[in-house]
Amino acid sequence: MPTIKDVAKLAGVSVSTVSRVLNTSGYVEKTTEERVIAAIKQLNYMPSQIARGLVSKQTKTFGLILPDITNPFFPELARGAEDEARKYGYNIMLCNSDWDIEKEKKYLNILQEKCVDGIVLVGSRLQEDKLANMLTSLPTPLVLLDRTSSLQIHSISTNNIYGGYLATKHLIDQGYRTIAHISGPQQSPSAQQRLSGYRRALVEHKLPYDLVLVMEGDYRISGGAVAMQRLLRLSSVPEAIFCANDLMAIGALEVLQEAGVKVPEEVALIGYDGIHLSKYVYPKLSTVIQPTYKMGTAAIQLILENIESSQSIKQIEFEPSLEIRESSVRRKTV
Amino acid sequence: MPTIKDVAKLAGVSVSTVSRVLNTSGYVEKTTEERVIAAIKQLNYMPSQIARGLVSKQTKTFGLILPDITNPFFPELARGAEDEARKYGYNIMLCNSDWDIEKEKKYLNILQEKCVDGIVLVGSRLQEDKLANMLTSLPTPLVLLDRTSSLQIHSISTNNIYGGYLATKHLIDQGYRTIAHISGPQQSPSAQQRLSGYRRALVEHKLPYDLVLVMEGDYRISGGAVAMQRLLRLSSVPEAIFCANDLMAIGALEVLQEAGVKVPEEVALIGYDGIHLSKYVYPKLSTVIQPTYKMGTAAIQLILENIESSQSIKQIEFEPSLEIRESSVRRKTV
DNA sequence: CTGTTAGCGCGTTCAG
DNA sequence: CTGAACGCGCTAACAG
Repeated sequence: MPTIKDVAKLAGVSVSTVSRVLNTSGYVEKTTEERVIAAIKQLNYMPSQIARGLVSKQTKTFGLILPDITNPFFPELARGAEDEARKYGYNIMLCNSDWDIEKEKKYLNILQEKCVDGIVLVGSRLQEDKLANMLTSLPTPLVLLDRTSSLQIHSISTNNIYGGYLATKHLIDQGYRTIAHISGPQQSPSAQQRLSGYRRALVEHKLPYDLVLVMEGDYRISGGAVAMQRLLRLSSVPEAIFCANDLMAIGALEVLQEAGVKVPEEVALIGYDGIHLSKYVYPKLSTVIQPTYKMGTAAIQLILENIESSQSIKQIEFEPSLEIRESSVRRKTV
Repeated sequence: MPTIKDVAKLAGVSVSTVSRVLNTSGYVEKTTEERVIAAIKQLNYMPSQIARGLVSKQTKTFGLILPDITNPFFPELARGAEDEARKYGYNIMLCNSDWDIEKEKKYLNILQEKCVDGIVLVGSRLQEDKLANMLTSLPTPLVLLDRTSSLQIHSISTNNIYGGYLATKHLIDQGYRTIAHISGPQQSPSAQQRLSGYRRALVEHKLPYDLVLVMEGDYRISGGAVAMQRLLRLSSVPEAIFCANDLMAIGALEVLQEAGVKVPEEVALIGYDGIHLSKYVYPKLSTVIQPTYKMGTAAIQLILENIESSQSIKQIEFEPSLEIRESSVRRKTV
């Protein structure tokens, strides 16, 4: 790799002159500029961003920590972040934390060592003391994504309580009365919030909130399947089920199909997230859609705002929306 | 952010001593070491990898350029790469190229400027002259992933010809005789290869290779849908269809369902890639599985090998395998 | 065992 | 308009 020195030598000028044409800062005579440019081309020179970073104090890269890019909910988020970052000349370092708080800490450190200009964190259990300390005292701009926090941290999220409410109310409106919930892992704030939305809808409609009908899942297909199996073993199987995410709904759907239970004729189902996948299962899954891509871009925007001037804490919340498809729509039993 | 100087000052030693304890190189007296460590802790100091990189000539990060992380085929690949990279202390810079050759070039340049230690490229049209030149003359270690090339470049791929052959032969074995193919974009080598496998199977079984039955798609759901619509308009609809990837198969499936054509009773379908999604559509999609995760890890291994000693060109090819599920299995018409 | 010096590739004064 | 000199944070000789 040629350096700025090589270019200077070849062009017969000093390094500072090369630097000037590179950054179009200061005056450079046209002819010498051309010589420099020619030299750059000839050597196929590219300025080292890391050397630049050392002096400019910025690496033009952001870190993105998320649980698992393999989970269909996250690529959309990542893509939003990358697209937005690129608009401003930034790149994204991708980190998979596997919902493991230790890995999150590890990555938080690594990213700082790598001097990223900002970190977007889709964290797992934010309330943990040690992590909370790290987060609030981080020298690098940080925004929480798809999470909220009582801590003084920037965040982008959608209203999970309302989303849970929407899903459940839809089921109620369809005429279902015994409505179960397959929840996310209860350490997860989003899981708690969706559950609480579920509860609110029931209470508001004077339906009993029955803990027997609430099964804790893990936000994964397998967890949804297990929860569904337990639900099927209940003395009276619920008429409808609100799953705290689409993946679990898909797991539940599989179990129902294998058990010969027709959806939505015998059991209605609604998911959450609006992952692409949900549109292509059978029957098409009704779901609560989050503006995933937009959340990704918003997170980057927030970081960017914070880089140019340290803003006061912003916690932006988007609204989810109901997408009614087939799995939750009452129709006559075939 | 505190620097090594701050630590040195606080500990009352020189920066080189701090450096020594940081890298456990050279001898340091125990008591001074302890002082240094104490200072590090107190300041919460973390060495700047970018300053280190400037001298060590390595950034401990790899670039990963792929078409679109939002496409379900790629996260698995990315995850494999990240996991493997992390084992050796590397991070991954994620770049989405949207199958756009200009963006690929752009990223190739950016990644070089960022001084990544290696680049994994899931490229689109490798034969293009300008890109070919870049690729072969890249100063940074490069490996092609999920692609092969006649160029002298390292690559990891699976045997697409064989995969296409497997899929088609399976359909033939099931007793189908008019077998259509929804291909990938024909600039893409993998698309060409799968098509050629399709052809080989037909020829080998003395079935006609009929160009009318080959529709070019774009590897996306929408492309599969469009191609399927055209296939349906044919005077005689084919008995079975081999789709060059799962996404297009899903698009085709949708169209068939909307048209009231039963799968597999009236038309059999097989996809390619083995994305998770394919298991959860209805009917479950038969497909040709690629060892996606493994390909991701293998790519990083190849890069790593090349960093420590410039190896001769390796082009590693994995074998695909057939996963027969429901969409392609002959059964009586209901 | 430890401090001093030099230099990685670059941007930025400051003279000239 | 241009070059020399300095420093970013760190590692690597080289003395002591």
